[in-house]
Amino acid sequence: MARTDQTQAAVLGALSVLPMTGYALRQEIRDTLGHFWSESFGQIYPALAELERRGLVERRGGDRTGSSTFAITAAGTARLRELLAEPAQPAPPRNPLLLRLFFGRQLGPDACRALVLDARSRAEEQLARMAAVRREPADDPASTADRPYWLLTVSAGEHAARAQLAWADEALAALDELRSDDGADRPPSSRPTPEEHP
Amino acid sequence: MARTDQTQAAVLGALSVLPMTGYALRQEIRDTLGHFWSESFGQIYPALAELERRGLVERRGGDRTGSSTFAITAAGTARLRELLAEPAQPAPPRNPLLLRLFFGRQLGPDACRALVLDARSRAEEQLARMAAVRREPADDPASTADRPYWLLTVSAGEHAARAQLAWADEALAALDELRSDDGADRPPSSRPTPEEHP
DNA sequence: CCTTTTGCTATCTGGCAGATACATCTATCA
DNA sequence: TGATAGATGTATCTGCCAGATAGCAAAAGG
Repeated sequence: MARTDQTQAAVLGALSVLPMTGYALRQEIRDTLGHFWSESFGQIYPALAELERRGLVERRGGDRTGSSTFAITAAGTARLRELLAEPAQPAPPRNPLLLRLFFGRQLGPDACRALVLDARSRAEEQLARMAAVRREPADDPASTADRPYWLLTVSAGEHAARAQLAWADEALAALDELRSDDGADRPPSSRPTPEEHP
Repeated sequence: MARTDQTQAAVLGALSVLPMTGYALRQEIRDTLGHFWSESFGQIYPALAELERRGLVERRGGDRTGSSTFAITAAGTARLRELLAEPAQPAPPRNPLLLRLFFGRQLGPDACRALVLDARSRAEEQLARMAAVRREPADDPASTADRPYWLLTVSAGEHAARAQLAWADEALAALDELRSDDGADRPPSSRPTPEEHP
């Protein structure tokens, strides 16, 4: 899965749990895989069409406009295992928050503080979401076999969120330090304007 | 910066530290911003052309083939501040490792273990890279003012890597548990084949 | 009966990564 | 000198993908 067919794997995986319409697929992916995966309609519908064409997925219900449910086929399950077995290539990183902080001197400590505080509250929200998922009972007997694996991803989300919180507090302290250093030089309201090199 | 112009911000930011050629830009972004950002040539060159067209960047040296160095202009610095000030929209998550673990029952505990071990070693490498960056002396006097901000991103990388390590160890233990549970039911070499729902 | 809302399907634009191609400039050995 | 290789440097093309947009149908509600 060299950075391609990722959508197909996610769609097949979701359908391996339960047959769904394209719309429900999107809801399910957003709600259940939301903390580590996302898909857009622009990806899901072409993927479903392609999967149907290749016999990996079967369309139930009206094939004309209206709700039609898709179910995974035996060939689809085999294909899913194939896709999951391919090495997990980490996507090239792109963290807009860290980009801003890296060039933070252009913004000044106060604006950076606001950015970090924002990230901090997002991490707290994620931690709360993970706790809510943990509290959900494993009522569906079909999902009990999957649950231990799901909990692995929940745990990953928790570790990441807690790390983000710890980092944010550390960063806030460091930014306060910077701010008071600046304050010794010039009035605190003025934004630092670094020199050019033309 | 609603998920657009991200490349321009990164390019302007890099040029705000030092004038460079497109090639050096790519090297610098890979080496210095590598743990939280990436750019490809296919983005950098069009971005430079567009920035030059808008007068935010200035081409020094031969404008025909060969090395031409780009420097940020005053307007470019202003534009950089503008871009950095826009809210940091987190990109939609896409974690191929967690996708595989979520549907891990299709793979079996052993394959999942291998995936987690791989991620663990990548986290260890990142931790070592961050330690190396910290050891680098702040010899360049022009960069001393930027350094506290850079260290914020290094710290973020360290926290994330350590969290990944802790999670990996926890996950490995959980997967071992799963493996021994399975072993009670069926021979350990057979892959679990979950039921379909056709 | 009309209007709004929600469920659902689909398309289009543009950002972006990765592969590829090619040209120039060293450097090292023949 | 010449040749080969490797680093430097510029550029384009393909295809994945997110997000915006738009068109319907059925239900709800007035």
